[in-house]
Amino acid sequence: MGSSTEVPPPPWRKARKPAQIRRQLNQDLIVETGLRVLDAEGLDGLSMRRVAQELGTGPASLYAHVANKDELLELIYDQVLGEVRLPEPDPAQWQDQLRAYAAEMHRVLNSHADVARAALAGIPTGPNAVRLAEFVLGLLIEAGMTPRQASLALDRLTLYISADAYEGSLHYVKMRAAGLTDPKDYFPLFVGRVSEYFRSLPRDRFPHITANVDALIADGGEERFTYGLDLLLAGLAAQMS
Amino acid sequence: MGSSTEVPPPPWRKARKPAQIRRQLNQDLIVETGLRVLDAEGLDGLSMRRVAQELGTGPASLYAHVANKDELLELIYDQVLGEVRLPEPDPAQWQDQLRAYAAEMHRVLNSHADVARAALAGIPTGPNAVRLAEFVLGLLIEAGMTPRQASLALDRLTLYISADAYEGSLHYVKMRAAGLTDPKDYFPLFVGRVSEYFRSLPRDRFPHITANVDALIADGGEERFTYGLDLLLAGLAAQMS
DNA sequence: CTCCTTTAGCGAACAGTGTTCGTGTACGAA
DNA sequence: TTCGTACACGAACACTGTTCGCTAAAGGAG
Repeated sequence: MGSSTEVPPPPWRKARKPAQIRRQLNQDLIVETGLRVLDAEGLDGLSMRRVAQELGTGPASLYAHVANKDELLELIYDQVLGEVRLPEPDPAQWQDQLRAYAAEMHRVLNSHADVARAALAGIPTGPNAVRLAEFVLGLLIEAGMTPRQASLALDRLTLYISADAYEGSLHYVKMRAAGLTDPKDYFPLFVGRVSEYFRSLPRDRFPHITANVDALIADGGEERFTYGLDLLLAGLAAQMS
Repeated sequence: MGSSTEVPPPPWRKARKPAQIRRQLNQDLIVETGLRVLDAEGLDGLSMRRVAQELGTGPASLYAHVANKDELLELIYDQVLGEVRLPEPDPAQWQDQLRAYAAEMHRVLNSHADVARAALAGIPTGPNAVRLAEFVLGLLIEAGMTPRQASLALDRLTLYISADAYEGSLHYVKMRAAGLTDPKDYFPLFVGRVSEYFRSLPRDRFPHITANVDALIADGGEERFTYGLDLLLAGLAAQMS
């Protein structure tokens, strides 16, 4: 690529920096860049060095604006939560709104690679996290739940949504590791492996598994998520009556 | 300490190794040692070097018996699942047995530091994992569920138990990071921090959170787990009728 | 306009990590 | 006793998050 040695600058000129592209770093920019790296290369590809490189600097520069990687992850996660759109709360239709909220949050988490891993990695307390908590808590209390019930319901629902998104992100990681980018290519490959393994088990010791392989692999991620969500909602509805 | 320099061995004797403590490594021993390290120092303290050191060797030696760290983690996790005791299945009492199964698995996962993180880190397919799956699947199918329903229920229940144990393990990690070993010391400290944060929020924008701080922090891990489990079971029971 | 204080940026290094390569040694078979 | 081979392992590689000081720029004071 061109000449291999650089011409040294004249010593009387004090080797000015590339340009005035300095004094640019701030926390928002770092978080934004981090989210972009995460979307492009996954959570495993998100390192302080990688983010710094994207900003044309070294990793040490980030620590002036962010305490450590965990804090950066929390900030990125809260930024993602900012994409969750909430309707006007209508306690008369709390079941539908709760279902819609879960679907919306699930959608947002799944739309950002494996950010869901950060969701479970800590107890989120960012501004957007409390915004969502206030919405759910208010909806359920106004619908007639006791504050204690509403708190528990919020806690369990959040755990369920995050956990499911996290589980989905694992497949995302494995798919990426296999060099694929389209879930459509990866899914049958994975299902094939698992069903083959189930079928290879001894029939006498695992009669139910071997006899119901098709049922075990029948449903994909979306159906599984909805099924569990419906279980939780049915349990809540039973408590309300 | 003693003399700081070692007397070199005579060159005509080819420097025999310490003793006949060789040709000892095998997969079971590595898994067993790994589990011991995990229990003693947590999942973050579990490194290939640490396990090798415990066995008096170098990290490279492990790779003859274990493909990589992920495989070692899967093996350790399945070893832990081996501690789960199952009763004779009685489909007439499927609800009680399912609840007892969940409690037992939850207990085992919580009794091994933060092994739950490994539970969610991959789709477990070890011998003990399929043993548990066969039990739950058989119980629910014999109780009258369709194979598809039973598969979905197994999947969601497993996810819920693992996720809750994982969430609990996070507190374990934070407690360890704070230098404490007894949850009794850590819990009020954590609860205090969170409730203080909730109380500091502006009342006009977060009326429900600020008005119900006590309810939000009222229940501990065990109550939360049981509450969510009951929700799932109620949902399943509603489907059966 | 000049000098000085403050502070953000950043190069280099540290102590770790998982994993691989090539060497050599100790065992079981001949 | 000798040989061949499979296993153990020291050393190294390419990473990671994080910290320490030095450099140099920005902003205020005189």
